[in-house]
Amino acid sequence: MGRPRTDTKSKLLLTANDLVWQSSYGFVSVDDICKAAGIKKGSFYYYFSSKAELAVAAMEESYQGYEAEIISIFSSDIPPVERFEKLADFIYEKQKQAFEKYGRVCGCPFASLGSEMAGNEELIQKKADEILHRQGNVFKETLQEMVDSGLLPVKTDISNTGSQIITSILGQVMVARIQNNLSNLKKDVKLSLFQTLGLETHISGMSTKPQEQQNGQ
Amino acid sequence: MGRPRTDTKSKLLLTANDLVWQSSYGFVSVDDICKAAGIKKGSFYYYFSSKAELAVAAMEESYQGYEAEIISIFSSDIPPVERFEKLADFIYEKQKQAFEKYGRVCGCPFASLGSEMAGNEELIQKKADEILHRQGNVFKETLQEMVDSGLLPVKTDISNTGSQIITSILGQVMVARIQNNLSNLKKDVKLSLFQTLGLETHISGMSTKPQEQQNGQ
DNA sequence: ATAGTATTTGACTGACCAGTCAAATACTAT
DNA sequence: ATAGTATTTGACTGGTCAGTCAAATACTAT
Repeated sequence: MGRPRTDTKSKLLLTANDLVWQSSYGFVSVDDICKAAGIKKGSFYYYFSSKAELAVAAMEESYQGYEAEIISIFSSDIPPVERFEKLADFIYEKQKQAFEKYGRVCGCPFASLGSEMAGNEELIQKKADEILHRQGNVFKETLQEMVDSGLLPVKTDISNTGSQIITSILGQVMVARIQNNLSNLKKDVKLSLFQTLGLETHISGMSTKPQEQQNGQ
Repeated sequence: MGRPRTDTKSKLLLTANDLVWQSSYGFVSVDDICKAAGIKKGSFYYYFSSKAELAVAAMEESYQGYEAEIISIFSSDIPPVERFEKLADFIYEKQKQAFEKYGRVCGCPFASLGSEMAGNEELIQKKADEILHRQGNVFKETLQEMVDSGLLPVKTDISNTGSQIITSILGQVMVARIQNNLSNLKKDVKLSLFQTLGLETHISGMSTKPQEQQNGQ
């Protein structure tokens, strides 16, 4: 059936994610993506009908990999609280890897893109919103376990708690991008998760002075 | 001394803030700003040497008004905890006003712009970072009062607690923009402030089910 | 071999982008 | 009045933008 399948489409998706994550939707042109992917613009528009459509597809592609990773954390055998601790470590490690790869703190690709385009491209805004919800849902079973085992009050609104967790993480990751600094991310994600869950923090009490911290950029 | 001062410059700053807040830096062109302000592009470049320089000036202009409002909350006579409650109300009201004016949830202009441009324009990234710090500093005296009066532990890291508060609010405001929905903002900002401060919430316990909530867009 | 199809190409739009500049204008000080 | 200056204008760049398209290509099935 015609010319064989190639990796053109997925190369475009990966390249777009790469470039847009570091930079932004508005600053990365279709030409930039094509050039970096080694693909001509005609091919781009063979696979995607617009730049926005590519962005949505790239978000989905990227989220699937990300979701698989957090699902594996949250379906593991370790105790619920430790899963959230692993999540915090995972978030930090992801950002650290991106920092090493791209030379700067990149933040959350879905939230950055969603925030940038919320007022401009409804398709992207809706996709970002959808991804937020899917992320929150990953925690549901674990939160229910915690309710069942008495770690959380029976009246806990699981759905809302899930989105509070996501929101809290996104705030920290966005600020890390703005500050181009990972040190607060390393310190505070776990703490804030415990606060959101209403758990006593056995790490270091409240926000207590360790030593001076710096805006390191 | 030559032709008289006009309001050209401040009109450009206000117009830029208006447009960029709703949309984004990348989507709003210098031509758009000039057209909306009723000013010719030549005049634009008489006052600003680049689009990025305008953005930085517009951020400063906008932040000064915003800071004055939160400073007035935090230097009032009401008890410290109530100041934070007033802050939460203020955040929500600001977003509600913007929603009514612009027809959508706009989020935090400094954080949105900072996140969008962090990887593209160092001047803007630095300005956003600076504004984050200045915002955190507004809380310092109140937090110190709370330590002195025993509401917070003596070992509290005031500077870090301030930035945790900002970060938590920014997360919620950004998510509200992405979801184009203010209802979580209304519900959760106060709660999250109390959690960050390590205070018992006397509002409604933890995150408990009120009734079903909807993605209303 | 050849007919059909999926994919790729490169050259092409026309709009828009940030930024420039010389000339015009509107005022102030003398 | 007039010289000097601050501000405004409008026409102008050259480059880049998202998106188009007819033709070329590389394969598969028969």
